[in-house]
Amino acid sequence: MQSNSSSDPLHLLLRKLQGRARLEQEDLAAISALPYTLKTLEPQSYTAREGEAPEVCAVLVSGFAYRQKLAGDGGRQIVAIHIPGEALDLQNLFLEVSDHNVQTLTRAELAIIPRAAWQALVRTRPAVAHAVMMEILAEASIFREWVLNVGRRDASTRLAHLLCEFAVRLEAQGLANGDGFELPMTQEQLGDSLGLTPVHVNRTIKALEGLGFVERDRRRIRFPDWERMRDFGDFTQRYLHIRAGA
Amino acid sequence: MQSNSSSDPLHLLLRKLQGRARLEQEDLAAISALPYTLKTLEPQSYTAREGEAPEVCAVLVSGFAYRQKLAGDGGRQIVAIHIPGEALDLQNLFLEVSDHNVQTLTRAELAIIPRAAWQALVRTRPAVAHAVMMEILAEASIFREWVLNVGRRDASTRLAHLLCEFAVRLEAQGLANGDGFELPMTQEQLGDSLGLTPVHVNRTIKALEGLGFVERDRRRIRFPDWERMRDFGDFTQRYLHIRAGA
DNA sequence: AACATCTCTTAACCTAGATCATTGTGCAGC
DNA sequence: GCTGCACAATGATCTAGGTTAAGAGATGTT
Repeated sequence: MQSNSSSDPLHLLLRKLQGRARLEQEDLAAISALPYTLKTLEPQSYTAREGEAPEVCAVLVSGFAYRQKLAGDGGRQIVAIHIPGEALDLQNLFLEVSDHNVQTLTRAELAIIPRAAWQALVRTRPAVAHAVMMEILAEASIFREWVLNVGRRDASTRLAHLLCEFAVRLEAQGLANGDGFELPMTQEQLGDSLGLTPVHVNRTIKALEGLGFVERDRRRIRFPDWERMRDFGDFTQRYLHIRAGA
Repeated sequence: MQSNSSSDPLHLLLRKLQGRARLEQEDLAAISALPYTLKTLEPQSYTAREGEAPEVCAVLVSGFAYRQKLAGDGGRQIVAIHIPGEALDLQNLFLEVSDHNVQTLTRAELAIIPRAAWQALVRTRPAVAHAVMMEILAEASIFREWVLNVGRRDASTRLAHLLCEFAVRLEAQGLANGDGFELPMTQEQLGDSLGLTPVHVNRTIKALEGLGFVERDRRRIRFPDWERMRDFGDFTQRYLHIRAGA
């Protein structure tokens, strides 16, 4: 149906799931054969809304997205950030009503896959089901780390940790070359991810710069010394459950 | 193998999974037939440790437990609290290395079930697999809400929210009668769940009392007016994904 | 080129919650 | 009926981060 080359929109999804479980040729072919329609969305477009029944299951082909919940007083908390190759609605694949909102962070291309196709796939290919399960569990692990990050780390450690996580995930997906990356978020969005005000995010990121942990050019981020940065950010990648081989 | 009466240690697990998916007689029988050994643990016993490979999958028969992660500076964050009938290691059923610690909160009885038995069960009974998947996704949803709670709500709302969640979950499991419940945590543990100091938990809970949202007797908690409490705590139970019928 | 709109930056000030220290209280063990 | 100990309660003080406000760059638009 679609080619399996790296220009295949589902290429990054394949890569990601291969990192989660050993998949046979047939498994890979079955994933590649998922029917989809490509769609380009502007920044801040919603792909799922709290309270609504999720209808589709989208995979992020390019661009970035995030999950978000609102508090009663209007406060917004970003609970996850997604990079290309990640499925945006595994959480919603089985649940009947969405408990949070999903929005694009940048302009983004989505491969829209019918829920039924996903469900049939995991029913017929146990190895794919296993990989999907692993992916869901790894996401849950990231949520736990975020609870810790927001609950128990001070602002600068917290921000450093987030930057480390983002860098490592990008690199695991082959989207960063080790020499910095583009951070696709405003300082306000960073604040909403960290439980901080945009003002304090600004102060904090400048402090990280001042200490030499981070170099910035516009939204491009570089870590002059990864080891020091990682230690400062209290970051260990175990919770990402990225397989050594991947 | 074991009886299916309410004295069956797995009774509450059955109840929980039935709330997650429609299960046939055979499914229920297969769950009841899971081989297990009962074990009683003292408070603060570990059932899983970060960095170790989870070997068993335990179900909480009686008593309470929690999941916990440590920050580099020694800070502890409780990321989940478990009540009887909940499986403690679904998160670890497939992942190879645990990313957090699981400890009993009170003296607790566990049904220790071999991982292999669980895995065989979900492989052979799709409806059970579905229920387990729902349970995992519902837990992930609770993690997201906790990120919001810790990141964006002030101390009193945050504590009120936690108390509401606990009350609703107990009631859904048939463990509270609507007239209060025993909170099995010290104020220090509450603080570790909320990202607060024990001192401030004390002040905050007294404030909730003063405002008439909460009545306390030792560790017993009662809400004189549930609707007001719920509103004050910015609590909506959607994220718990408890089925209306259950 | 001028304008509008987002972001980012910075400064002054304030408050929620942390920290530190002490006292009170229930309960288990002897 | 003491003694010890974990937990709870409070007061005094401090600080990380919030709030408010105002300018400075960017970037895009007509």
